[in-house]
Parts: sequence; C-alpha cells; structure tokens
Amino acid sequence: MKKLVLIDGNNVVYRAFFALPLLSNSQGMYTNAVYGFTTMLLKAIEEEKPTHLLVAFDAGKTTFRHNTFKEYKGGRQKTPPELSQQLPFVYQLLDAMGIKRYDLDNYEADDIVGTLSKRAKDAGFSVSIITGDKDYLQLVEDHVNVSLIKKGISDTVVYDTEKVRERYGIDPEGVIDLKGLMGDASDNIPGVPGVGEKTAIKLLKQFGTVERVYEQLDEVSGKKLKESLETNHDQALMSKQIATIDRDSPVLITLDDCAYKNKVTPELTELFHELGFQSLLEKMDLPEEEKSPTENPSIEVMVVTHFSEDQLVSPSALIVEMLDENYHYGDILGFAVANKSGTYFIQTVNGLNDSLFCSWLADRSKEKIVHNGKQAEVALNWRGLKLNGVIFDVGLASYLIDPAEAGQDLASVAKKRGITDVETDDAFYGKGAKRVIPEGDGQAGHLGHKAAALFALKPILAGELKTNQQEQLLSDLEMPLSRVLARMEFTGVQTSGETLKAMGRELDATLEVIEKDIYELAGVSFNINSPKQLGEILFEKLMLPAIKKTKTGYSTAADVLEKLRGRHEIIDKILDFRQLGKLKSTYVEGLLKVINPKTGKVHTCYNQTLTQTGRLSSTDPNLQNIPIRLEEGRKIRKAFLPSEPGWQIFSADYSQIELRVLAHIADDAHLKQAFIDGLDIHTKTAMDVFGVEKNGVTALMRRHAKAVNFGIIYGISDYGLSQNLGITRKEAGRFIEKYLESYPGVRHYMEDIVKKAKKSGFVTTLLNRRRYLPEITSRNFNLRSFAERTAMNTPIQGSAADVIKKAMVIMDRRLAEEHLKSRMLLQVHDELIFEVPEEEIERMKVVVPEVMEHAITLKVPLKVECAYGPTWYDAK
DNA sequence: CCACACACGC
DNA sequence: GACGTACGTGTGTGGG
Repeated sequence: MKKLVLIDGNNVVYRAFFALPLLSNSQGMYTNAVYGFTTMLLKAIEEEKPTHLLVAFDAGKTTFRHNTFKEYKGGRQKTPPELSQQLPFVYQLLDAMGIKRYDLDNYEADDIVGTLSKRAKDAGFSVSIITGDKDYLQLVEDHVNVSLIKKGISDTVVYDTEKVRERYGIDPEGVIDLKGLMGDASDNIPGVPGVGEKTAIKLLKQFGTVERVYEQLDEVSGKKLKESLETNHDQALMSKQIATIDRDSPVLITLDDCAYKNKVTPELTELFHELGFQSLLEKMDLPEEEKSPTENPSIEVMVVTHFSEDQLVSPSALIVEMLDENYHYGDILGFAVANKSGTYFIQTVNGLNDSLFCSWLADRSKEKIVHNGKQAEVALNWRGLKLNGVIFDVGLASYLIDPAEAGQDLASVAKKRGITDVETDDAFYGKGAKRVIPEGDGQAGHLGHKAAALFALKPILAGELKTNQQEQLLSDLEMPLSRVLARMEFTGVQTSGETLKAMGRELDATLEVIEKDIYELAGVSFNINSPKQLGEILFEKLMLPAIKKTKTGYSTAADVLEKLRGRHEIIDKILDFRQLGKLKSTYVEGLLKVINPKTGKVHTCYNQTLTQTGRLSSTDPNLQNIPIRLEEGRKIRKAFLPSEPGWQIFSADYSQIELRVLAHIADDAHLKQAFIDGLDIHTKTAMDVFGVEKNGVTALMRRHAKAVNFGIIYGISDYGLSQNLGITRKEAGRFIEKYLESYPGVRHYMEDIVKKAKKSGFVTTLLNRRRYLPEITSRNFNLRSFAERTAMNTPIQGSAADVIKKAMVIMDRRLAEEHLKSRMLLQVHDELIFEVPEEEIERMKVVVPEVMEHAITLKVPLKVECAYGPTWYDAK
C-alpha cells in the first residue's frame, strides 16, 4: 500500500526552535530549529516508511481567511529572526533529500495538507500527518491519521478516529465545531465568550454541530450560556468557518510529484557538515566519500592528438589548464573537453596545432561551458587564437550565487554540489614550492574530470541562479563584462620604464638624504622599515609618548605619527621616508618588474570573482591603487601613456556615485533633491548637519560633513567617525544623529536593510547581486555590528559596481558600433580610462558620459566628469 | 611560508 | 559597554 506522509513544515520548525536550546554551528549560525526538524523528519521516515512525502509551508502573511476575518492570527509574536534565518536551510535540507516542499499563495500549510490527504485517501493511500497543531485532528478519517507532537520534539501521539473520540468525545469532523464554540487564542479566533473546552464538548455531544446548537437553542441549559450563544451567533459561525481546513484548495502538484526515495545524496552530506550535524551524519550510515577520484569508473577520459567533428558537439565543457601564475605569461598545460559524446584530453601542442580544434574555439555557434573564461580567452589571445561561443561560466555563476564561496577551485564548487570526483589543483599539482606537473598521463585524468564536472555543473548552477533570479546578472552583465575585461587586459597600458627609472633615481637621492637625517636625529642607524626597530627608537630611546599599541609592540602607523608631529623633528622625516619609500618599492620598482619587455606595456589581471561587494580587483600590477592624492605620488601617473603616437589618455569618472546610489535606494526625498538641484553634496550636508546657510559653511564644517557622508555609505559607527575627524565619540554621534534627522529616508533605509538582512540572511544590490551575512544574528557584538554595517554598505557599494560594470559592457558595444578606434584600458571602481586618437576626443567627450550616465536609470541623475591629456597624470 | 604592519587606491 | 569605518593589493619585516 502506498503511504503518504504530510508534514506541517512551519509548525514543526517552530516547535523545534522553542523546544531546543539555541544551538549554533562553527560559523555561529543558529541551527536548533533545523536540527530539531531534521530529527523529526528522520524519525518519521524511519517509522512510517513513506512511499510519498511532502512538507507543506505557509505561503505568506495573508490568506483567504483574512478576507472573512481580518484579525485572523492577529496579535501573534513576530517570528524571531533567529528562527526565520534557519528556514532557508530547512528548504535546502529538503531539496538535498529529494523531498517535495510546497506552499501556496493565500493558503496555509493545513489547507495543502488537507487537500492532499483527501486526494491521497481517494487514491487508496494511507496517510500520516505530522504536526503539533490540534486543528489538524479534523482531518482524521479512515486511513488518515494525525501524529500530534507533544512536548519537546520526540514524543508524538497518533490520532485515528477512535483516539479522537476517546480524547474529545466527539468525531473528528466535530473539531471545527469545537473551535467555533471555544475559539482559539493562538489564532485569535474568538468563538463564544464563556464557552471553553468542557462546555463546548458538552454542547456538541448533545447537539452534534454548531448549527444544531442554534436550531435547538431553547434546549440549552443555563441562562448565561444561552445568552452568550445568542449574542455571539455570527461570531460562532464565523469562527467555525475560519477553523475549517480547505480540503479542496488549488494545490498544483500531484501525488506522483511527492514520490519519495530514501537516498543519501552528497549534497546532504555536505549540508550536514556545514550545519555541524555530526551525530546525524553518523546515524545515517552515509556512504564513504570518494577518496580517489581517478578510480571513478564512470568517467573515461580519452586522450586524443587531434579532434574530430563529432567529438566537439554543442554544448561542450572546456578546460584550458593553467596554474595560478599570471595568465598573460603562463603556460597552457593542456586542454580538456567534455560533452555528451565523451570526455577528451589533448596536449597543448597538439591542441594548438589542431586547426579543427582552434576554429572550434573561435566558432560562436559552438557552445562552450567554462570556468573563469577570461583567463582562457586572454591566454588564447596571446597565442593568436580567439575564444567565442561561451554560453556559461561556472566561475562567474558560483560567484554570483555566493561571493563568499567563489573564487575557489573548480573542485570545491563541484564538491558543494555533490560532484566529488574532482581533485583540487592543490592536491593534484601540490601547492606552493612543491608544485610540480606530474609526469605521464595522470594529467589527462585530472583535466578530464574537471571538464566533466564543468559539464555537470552547468544545469545545477543555472538552476540555483534561476532560484535567485540572477540569470540576467550572469548572462547580460558578468559574462559580457568578462569579454570586455579580457580585451582591456590583453590590450594593456603603455608604460614608460624610462620615466619610472628617472623617478627612481630622484627618489633614491632624496631617500638617502632623509635616511641620513633620521640616523642623525636618532643618534644611531637602524632599519627604518622595521616597525619594531622604529618603535624602540621613538618610544624608548627618544621617549616620545606611545599613543597606540599593536599586538606586537608600539604602533608607528601614520595616524599615530601625525599626532607626534612637532614633538620631534624626526617624525616628519619618518613620514616622508615612508611615503617616498612606498613610491620607490611598490610603484617604481614594482611597476618596472611587470612591464612586458616586448610590448612596453603592463597587462593587469582583473579578478572578477573576488570581492564580496561586486567590485573588481586588479593585480600584477594593481592598477587600481596608483597614487593620486599627494603630488609626489601622483607623478607616477606620468609613466602611463597612450600606445600610439598622437593619442591621448582620456579619463571619465562618476561624481559621488555611491551617494547617488544611496539617494536612489533609500529613496530619500531630501537627498534626491540635492542631487537633482546639482548641489555640492558635502556643502549641502554641512548646511543640514550644522544648520547654517550656504554662506555660513566653513571649510572645517565641509570637511566634517564630507567625513559624515563617507561614513554613511560605509555603515557608520560614531567611533569610526570620531577617529576620522579627531573629535569625541559624543560629537560624532551628534553629527550622525543630525544627519539622519535631515535625511529620514536614509535612516529608514539603514534600519530596514538590517532588519531585512536579519530575516533573509543576505542583502542584494540593484541588479540582484547577493551577499550573505550569517553573522548578523550573532550574539557577539563585534561580529554582529560588523555584519550590520556590511548590510548597510554592500547594497550601496555593490550597486555602484553594478552601474559601472553595466556602463563598461555598453561602452564596449558602443565603441564597436561607432567604429571608434578608442580603447578602454582601465577601470578604477568609479572611473574608466581610455586611450583615444586625437580626432576622436570630441566624440568621446560626448559618448562616454552619455553611456556612463545612462547605464542604469536611477531616481537621481548620474554625473560623469571627463578629462584627457598626453599621460594619465595629465588626464585630470 | 606565513602573519603582521604599513601604505596606496576607491 | 563591548568593538570599532567599506572594499582591495603589494612590500618589507621577522618568527617558525
């Protein structure tokens, strides 16, 4: 006989939460409700041995019952965030176990259960319902029983028709009449005042139903009772109606959909590990994890020396193997392809010489699945090859699904999804200095498994993206951007080694003088670059007051030294030495090391899957932190030139993009107006915070206001602001308070986003980029506060990143459409740098701001400022 | 080899 | 009252 088990998910999770202490896993995430629910679920499966299983959930706040009675479930305590945060894991758990879950707009879990139990009974199933809610007893009938959870989570009492009669003295159908008369405080159902369980049962035993009670009201004994029944006639009927479970609700799934196979998946093991459910893991008799991936017989990797047409079918997963050294210069260690025809490995030389393979790589119509395709594309470009037809990038996808887990090895991404037969590169090649490329054909197996995993991962990740509504973010933003970045990196930026060397010589001369001065002032020579030695000199030998300490000793950081200025001549010298030393080592010497001797250019690598906010990062060299604030440093920019004679460096930057994004997201009328009116935002903030007219804003006020603005977009704390401005915490607190009074929409946003993050466990940006903040419900003040500030900051910074990324994709197309020769070279978070032929300058002055300002339409205008000159330094 | 302190950018 | 601005990369020091 078929057996259907129906579980009221909300009820069981809720009971588990309150029955168990607030357990948490190693990451501080609460797990007690998930744990309790899991225990219940496993017990039910073991005892009931269901062939079909479904967990029903309540859909939302309002149901059809609210149409009849708008106070339904009124006055209920809000679900604690510690509980609601666990719900997603309950869903994940069910999905991993292959158990159907279902909710239905306007209906509650009990209606779903009622409907399916009826259908199942009619189809000849036996049905067990698991819940802690007595209301369900109304569903009991032949072949349908209810397991009512008693105190705690482990005890249940099974109610069949007989048991209901025994306990209440009425038939199961009578439960709704019971409710109609006695009401239900927990659902805010009124019933008839003065009628409790005893009286209600007595009445029902005598009359049968609520309606009958009223038909024969005269026969009711007791004057008071009669009166109360009489005056509350409508209320009693309404209460009965509300308490009635709808057994014909529009449930769209079928019984077949609920078919259940007891199977332990790798996803489940992974999830249990994540949740820290060690005891359950042991209990479940899990299969041993695959230890030696190459032993997996299901993937046979064929080593080929050239490809045939029928081996390169669409879609195919493609691995272009390189180790983590710089992909502009690194070797390709082989290729692997996986598709429905099989899994193939080809050595680099053979692949590069196989014209069929090379034209397949370049063919737009041949669909490819890759992992961080930018690397492959650039590496192929350096070999004169093209890569087209990439339809899915697993690296980018996993980054969007959870930026905290991305940027990882393909093996980790796969393992998380239950594909365990891929070795990490670290494991296969060894890590650090021990890294070697194994002899023989072991590599074919490794690459083959990677390619096969890639092929298998695509539908899984696509599904996850769909759930998160991030498909467009991948297909219309990050994947096209990957192509744009590849081109920018490959194009590179012309860099004058001579200019750098000349600057280096000057720096050397100056540094030598300063160094000598410092030794003289200190009375001894020492390593100025060693904070330890420097600390000893300053705070022990020269007896300067130590303001701040670090874990390891005295702090000699710039802000500390600033405060010691004027106390000793040596301080200024040290600050100068540090500043110039940094220029010399990082910028002059550092950049010289990475200029390509053949092209005279630097070719950065953008990491598109690293930052938690959605920004890019840049390495080898980092071209996003070239000095600009201090003139000495800024001169470094003179070394960056156009790559063609007579061209110009053209720079375009967003003005106040983050504050504009804030005005948009917070939808703050006052802040929006300020931008619409084109005001100087820091002056405007000063006017609001200090309550003065424009003419009354002093330079100091503006500086303070600017710091407040800066802090606001980073999720401010009074302490942070006080440090920044050198004022007391109280004063800083007053500034913030004043600010939030002036911009109530911003205050509301800040409070709201934290609440939302607590509820859902993540925050999102304009284009639905996500960041999870598990620590936002931590009891550790430190961790929680940090997560709260992150909740405020990430949508702002991340949305700004969305805007400029979108602008880059559009800009790239626009340059092509207009047949402009100008090239996009760099992105520095809120600015784009181009090299532009003289004759295109005027056009670019129009096109670039147009594209950037309209990349995404906000409720405030975006403003872009352009500049150009013969070097990056001059584009100011 | 790694953690740390420091300094550069947005 | 705790802690303590966001996000990054690179360099040099110094301990294991």
